[in-house]
Amino acid sequence: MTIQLFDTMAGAARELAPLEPGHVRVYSCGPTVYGPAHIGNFRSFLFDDLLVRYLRYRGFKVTWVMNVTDVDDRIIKGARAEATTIGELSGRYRKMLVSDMQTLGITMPDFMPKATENIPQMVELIQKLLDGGHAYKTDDGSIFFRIASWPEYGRLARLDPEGMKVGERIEADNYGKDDVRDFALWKGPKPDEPSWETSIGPGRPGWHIECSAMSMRYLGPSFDIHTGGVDLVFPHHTDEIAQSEAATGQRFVAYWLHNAFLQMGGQKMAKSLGNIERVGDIIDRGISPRALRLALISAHYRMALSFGEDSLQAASSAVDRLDALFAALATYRCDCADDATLAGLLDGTNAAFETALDDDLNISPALAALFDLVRELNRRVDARVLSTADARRAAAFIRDLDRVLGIAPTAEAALEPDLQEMLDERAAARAARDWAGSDQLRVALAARGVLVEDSRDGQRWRRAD
RNA sequence: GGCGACGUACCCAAGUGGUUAAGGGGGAGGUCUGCAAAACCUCUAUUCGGCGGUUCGAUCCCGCCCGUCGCCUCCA
Repeated sequence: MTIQLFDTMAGAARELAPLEPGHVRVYSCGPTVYGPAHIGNFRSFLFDDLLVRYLRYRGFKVTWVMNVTDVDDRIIKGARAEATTIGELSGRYRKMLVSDMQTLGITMPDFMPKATENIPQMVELIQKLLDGGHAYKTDDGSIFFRIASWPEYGRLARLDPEGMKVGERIEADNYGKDDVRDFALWKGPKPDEPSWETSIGPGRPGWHIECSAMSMRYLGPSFDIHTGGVDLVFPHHTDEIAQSEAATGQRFVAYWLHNAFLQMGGQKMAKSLGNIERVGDIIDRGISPRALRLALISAHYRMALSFGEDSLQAASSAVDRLDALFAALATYRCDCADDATLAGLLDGTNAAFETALDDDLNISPALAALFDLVRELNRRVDARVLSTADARRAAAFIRDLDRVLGIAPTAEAALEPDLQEMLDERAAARAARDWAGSDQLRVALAARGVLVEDSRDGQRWRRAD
């Protein structure tokens, strides 16, 4: 079975066939670090993470690049407001970004380049476009891409280039353009704005050029997958394609993948709409990071996903269910024969899981396969038809699937000595039928974040997180 | 106005031209249990926005209508 991915350019799912067999090169449009990212942004990064995790799970080598935009209008404005530098401001929020990514279990990209550290690469690209007649300079030192020089312009977004001439708005900033549709590759210097001295003149980069320059730097002029939110289809990715392909003469990207928005209150989550939530705030409310992660990946990436208190609660409960199973499997002891049908059960689950994800990362049936297995394993634990080794095997199997999902509890570390002592005392109390003492210790352990449950195999415990 | 998508139970959310419409959450009842928790069992959409059409048969295909959302401007 092969992996199908929905390519925006084709408007259809296409079989993944990397340019270099066995090695997939992925570029994800990362955030502009002008402030703390919200969970809508993280839905995108979690989609990227799921994609990369699954490709690796399926045996591909993956080189993953996610850019961080650290110079733009909002950063400049923010730095000015705080009387600090764009480097200080963007550095601060970049740290917060990485911290939130770690909280959510997002794999660290192989490269997270900053725009400001790739100015020479951008300049080189812009020079090529100037040389090729695809770009021109205006009086203020800005350089624009000439859309009229690129007939393919707008194909990704299915835009009619002629139609764009009607009803467009002219930014006061951008006087001097030959055509209002032309976009900035390079912005001429202005007082109070950071500026770089370069061979194409002083100024700072336009928005789109950084992604072309950085993706090509790390992945080559032509690579496999480029991801981003649907809002980036136009103009960002449209412009990236034009400038990249005009400069290199090669196809820029083989598969364009776009994720839908996270919604809250029936609208997309957006800072401008004021309906945002941040990772830190949600964790501070006592929601576990894994529950938040599950809530944000639980629907297909191209479908709008509703977020709210209900979805967080549902995800929390689902994660608890998984945790309880792991605790039960870890505690389970049965000196009985191996379950002859376990291997078949696991194989079936594995097949359903991969079939689902192979189909454009269709996560819902994949999760259904996992939770079907959870129920079946609970049944077998209750019925005591598994051997002790079976229980280990089952847990290991789920951990293997979890390389993709990232929602299982971390392998249980031993309890702190004092907590273990309480647990032992409680076992003794129970043996002595000292229910009052036993209940008291259970409450005390819960207060320390350890949930204790009694089972036929003795006490089970799991972290509350 | 142009382009794109969506509308499935109380909530979230899969899915298929035809035997029981996934899964998670929630709710009701039950089993187990010193208690608690967990788990398991049963029930919770004769129905898939509405109206037509194609078909032996449509939730799934086509058309229209209604509703919602997104992009067309910074945006994940």
